[in-house]
Amino acid sequence: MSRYSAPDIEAKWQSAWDQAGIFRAQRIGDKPKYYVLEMFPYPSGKLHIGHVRNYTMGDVIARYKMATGHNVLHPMGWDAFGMPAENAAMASGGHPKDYTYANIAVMKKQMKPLGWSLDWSREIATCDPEYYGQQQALFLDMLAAGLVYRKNAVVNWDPVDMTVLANEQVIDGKGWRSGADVERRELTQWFFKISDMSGELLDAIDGLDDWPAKVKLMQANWIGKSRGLQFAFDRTDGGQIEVYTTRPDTLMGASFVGISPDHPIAKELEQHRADVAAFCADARKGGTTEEAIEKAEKKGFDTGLRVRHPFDPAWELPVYIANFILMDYGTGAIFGCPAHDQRDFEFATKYGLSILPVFEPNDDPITDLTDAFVPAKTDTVRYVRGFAGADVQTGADAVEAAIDHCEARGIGAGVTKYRLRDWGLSRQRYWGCPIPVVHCATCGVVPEAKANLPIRLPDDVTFDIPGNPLDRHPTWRDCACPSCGAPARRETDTMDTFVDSSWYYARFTAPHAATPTVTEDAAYWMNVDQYIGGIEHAILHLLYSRFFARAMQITGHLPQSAIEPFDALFTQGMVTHAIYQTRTAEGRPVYHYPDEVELRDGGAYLRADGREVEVIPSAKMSKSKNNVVDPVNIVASYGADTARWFVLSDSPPDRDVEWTASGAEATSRHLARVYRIAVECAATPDGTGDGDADLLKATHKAIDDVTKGIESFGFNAAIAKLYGFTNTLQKSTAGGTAQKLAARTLAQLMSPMTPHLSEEIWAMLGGVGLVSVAAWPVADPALLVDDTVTLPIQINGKRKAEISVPADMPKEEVEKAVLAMDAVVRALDGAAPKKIIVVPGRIVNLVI
RNA sequence: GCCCAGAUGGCGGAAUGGUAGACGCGCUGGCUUCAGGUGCCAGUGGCCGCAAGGCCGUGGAGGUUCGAGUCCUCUUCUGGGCACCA
Repeated sequence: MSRYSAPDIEAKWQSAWDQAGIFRAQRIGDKPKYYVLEMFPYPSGKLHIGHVRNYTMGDVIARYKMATGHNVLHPMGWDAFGMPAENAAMASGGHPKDYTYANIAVMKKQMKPLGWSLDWSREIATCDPEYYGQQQALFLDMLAAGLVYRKNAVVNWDPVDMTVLANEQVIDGKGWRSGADVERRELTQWFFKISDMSGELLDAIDGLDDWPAKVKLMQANWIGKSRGLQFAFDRTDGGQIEVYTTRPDTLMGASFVGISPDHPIAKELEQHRADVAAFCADARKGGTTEEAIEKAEKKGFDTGLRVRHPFDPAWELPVYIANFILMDYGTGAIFGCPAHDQRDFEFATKYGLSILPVFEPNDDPITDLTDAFVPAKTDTVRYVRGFAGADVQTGADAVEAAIDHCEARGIGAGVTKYRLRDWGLSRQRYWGCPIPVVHCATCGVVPEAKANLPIRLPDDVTFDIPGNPLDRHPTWRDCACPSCGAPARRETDTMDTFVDSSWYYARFTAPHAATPTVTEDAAYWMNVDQYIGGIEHAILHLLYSRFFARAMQITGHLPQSAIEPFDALFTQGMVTHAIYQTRTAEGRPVYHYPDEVELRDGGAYLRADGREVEVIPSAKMSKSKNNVVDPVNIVASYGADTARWFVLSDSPPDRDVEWTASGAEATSRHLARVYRIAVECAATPDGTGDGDADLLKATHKAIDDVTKGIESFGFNAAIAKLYGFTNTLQKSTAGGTAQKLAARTLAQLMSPMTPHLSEEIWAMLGGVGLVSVAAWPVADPALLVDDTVTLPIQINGKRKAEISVPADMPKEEVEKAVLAMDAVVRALDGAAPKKIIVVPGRIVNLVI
């Protein structure tokens, strides 16, 4: 074969790999193990270019590790439960199960031609009873270990459709289908006690040396450790209001107490006061997201209740119900210090509350807090001298001093709190893992017996009306109480799909076992050595997985050593694309795939009927917005190696990229050129040419550059070096022996990115066996150093000339040589330089 | 609103505090070709200049340094996350 033909080459080598079974991971041999995992996909039914980017990156690592002598585990599966399948069922009348498995089949068919080194024998789908049954077993063990409990929590409630909405289904505070104003409503739900591990999850971040700093920072902020004072205000009508504050040093500036609309006091008032009930109902409008709550207009309601300031019983503060106070954080009640908090300031201004400065700027610092907390003489300014601008007590010191002071006076206690809330896992939906518990009239909530697992989802369900089909199924709920045997009812809530993805990495080590994990397999393969996925998972998925690894260790499903499941993490950037939108007659948005849209005359139009579409700026490729680009066209037109090389070559892996396919053809031409060069090298007679010293050096430089590039996830930079090496090889006249060696090395260095082409070239040039398993080349350090270096010469920091000198020339001689240069003599104009800076091998700078 | 990132030619981007724009795309010119494509060669940040060369230049404003795309402060815009999208 004399021309590059991707389809022939790729099919041939894929079947060669299959026959050799080189991607089948087995727990044998004495090679060090290496577990590389990319975040598994939701089976949307359409492989998109973001998937290709993600899995190709992982494949480069997996193949590189295989070549460097590791026993590699590189599995693939499906995060297969979730809302889209139910939405599809509601829209088109099919069944979520059929929809999901059909999508899996399609995507798998799209994935196979890309030549990823996946061990398909370990394929799992979270919607398979074989998987979710084991998840139910895990849940029961966690329940027994006290890691799961029930409590009330708020959900988005659509009062028209009478159903719970996901945050995604709340658009501008309204239900996506009904358009009704969404309300926050409480339901009894199941929770994982992740907050019990707040401190540990925070502290252990320090040990995650191979995680991106930004992810660790985001997680730390999310867990949100704070130090503050918890104390009670006495109500003038008896009783107390418990408050937590991180700013006890501003206590003297308090002008009101605020409580959440969900606070027990608010709820009690609501029972018999119509005005309170009306305010609380209004405050509960809108979605449950923190963003919606924080951005909502700040509203308060004076309950008429009054509390006494802890330092001065005569000083009374009003109690407001405020819509921005979260019941989930602290005690659900705060004191407001408008002089030192922006939100409190706005609130106080709106409701005409006093603003009392606590700090007197530019005053002498004082350290005696007993004095400091004595109210000042005037009624209008009760300040504490000295905190602001003080050298001795600022920030955390001031807070700690204030806590000490309050404790000494018997007012509350210093406490450490975390922002992290327990993880609510209940979902009022069908297409998820059933929560394996039973509600019995006599025994209460009873765990299902393990022998009855898996609790399977029923197939005979309908989606013609909103709500959870499990709730209205005629018989599925009916069961016998595992404890007393009496008729009982199943829990109809299913689990959050985050549960499914919180332990799949462990399941991959023994994907078809009759227990969640197998000790020997987990001990051998865990931890994941390299985890790769989108930055959008920086907080939730990764934190939940860290929690689950701990929970699985507590329940005996993972070894102690796997307490942190992911040794190294790489967060790839997202592939973004413009969103094309039209609207229905009712005004609901309809999203169109980019390939349905034609761009012309500065506008965008539907190919089908020519209607103009609205172009919404780029966002991450997402099934729900249809702004996904299908890579199969590139694979079909140019082959897998082109697609792989193309997605890796143009942008740094951790950066977001706006997708464009322009350049794919040029990539294909480059690969054809590499092939042609290899053919020419194969045909070049041995022993001709000008010798091989330069080519050999270039070869070893390429080995060094590409190796470093792969190890540091600098795939685009590694590819740039490969272009350079290819150009060098193409121009080389070193002779057949040297050129063949260089071309074979080029094939090897390219093999993690373009494995099919590399195999072909490797075989053509007499490589032994498969290049995929050939030992990775090692650069000879002696060939990496240059004898002479070119130093730029700056005058006052501006480059004026350059000089070529031996690499080991002493500083003084470099100086002498530089000062003798015409350009330097001219610039100095007879004067002596004030300073000469010589950085060996780098630069010379003259200050004149 | 809060937390985290990012911003460099026409485009994607490169650059341990040390020659900004490697490498690629695109474009321009040339050779090859009946022609198109392919292939090969050369050029390609802006401004001034015949040239040699000079000046400017990494979102914006300051600062540290012999030297800043890189470090610090402030700021603008874009992207991600905000606990029921996955």
